[in-house]
Amino acid sequence: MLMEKMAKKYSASVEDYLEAIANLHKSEKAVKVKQLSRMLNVKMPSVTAALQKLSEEGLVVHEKYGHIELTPEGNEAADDVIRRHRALSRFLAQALGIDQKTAEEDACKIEHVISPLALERMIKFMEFVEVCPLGEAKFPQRYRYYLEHGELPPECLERRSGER
Amino acid sequence: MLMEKMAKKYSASVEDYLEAIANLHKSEKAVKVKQLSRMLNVKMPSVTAALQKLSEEGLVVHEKYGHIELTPEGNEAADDVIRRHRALSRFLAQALGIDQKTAEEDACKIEHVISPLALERMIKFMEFVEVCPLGEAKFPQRYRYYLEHGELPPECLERRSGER
DNA sequence: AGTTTTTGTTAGACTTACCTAACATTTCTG
DNA sequence: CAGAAATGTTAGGTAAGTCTAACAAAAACT
Repeated sequence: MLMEKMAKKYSASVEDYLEAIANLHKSEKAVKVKQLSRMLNVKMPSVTAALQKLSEEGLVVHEKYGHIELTPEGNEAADDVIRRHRALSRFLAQALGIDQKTAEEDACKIEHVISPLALERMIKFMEFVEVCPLGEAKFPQRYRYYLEHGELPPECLERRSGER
Repeated sequence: MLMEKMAKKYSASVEDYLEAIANLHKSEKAVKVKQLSRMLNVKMPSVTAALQKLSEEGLVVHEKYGHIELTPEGNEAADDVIRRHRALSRFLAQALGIDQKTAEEDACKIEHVISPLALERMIKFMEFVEVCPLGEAKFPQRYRYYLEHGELPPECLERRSGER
């Protein structure tokens, strides 16, 4: 039986550790317990414990006092979390006009629970909005206007009043 | 100092119990442990334990073997969860075109973690789409077309080819 | 190199929220 | 209304994931 490459399900906590390690791995030469501790807002012993569990599960390579790295499997899982995170944060910021900070915070939580379908649709939504001009003004601009002014942009109002 | 009516933060589990009790309260005459157990996919002893905790916290009224009811505070919290749930599920289904079942499932998870701002924006988004006609076809219809056919609806294509 | 500072680990405890097995109460039914 | 069936509770366990305090190793400084 073919094993579909379906992402296994990890706990939110596990996903957070994997994501943080992957992100640190990109920006820093070596990933440290202390960094993870700060990044995830937990104390160092919690990190040590988590790393032990992740090692046992084959997602992380970590010897006592040594470097922290992801296994191929861990890396794959991390990439998947990061992909979800990015898409969500873009959707919240770009499509819904939420400030970057809040969008990030929401993405951090929602990334652990959103279904593949919902995620795919958010991505499709952004694609669509980007490529379809929808008349003179692009959709998101009109939506922004509505958000800022609390009422419809002029062209929508005109159209409505001329509707009867 | 004025106490703003800011919803206190409860755990996902607590919110699930409150939500379930409130929903059952509407459809059934009396809320039973068994029903909650089935609805939340946990065993009955877990429900009993949860009800005890909720009683102590003043969110639920429940005497041994007796009826289960929400206190005013519990009811307020439940309503807030339900409000989030509804908005989310509507947004996912209506705006993103996700099937009802998946939209429900996602809403059940996301309702516990979404920020007030993101929720508000989803609601605003639906309002906007509903009232602003955006040209000949309404926005969601074009989006649906894109979802179904995998390419832009004709009127978008025409406009693009005539753009140069 | 030796000492101090920083970083990392171990040990042990706590919280939340679940479970099973056994017991208790209600409710149904003959 | 008495026994059977269903429902609810108690007792005791388990798993995640966190914490503090104490100890160990590594790094940094002089």
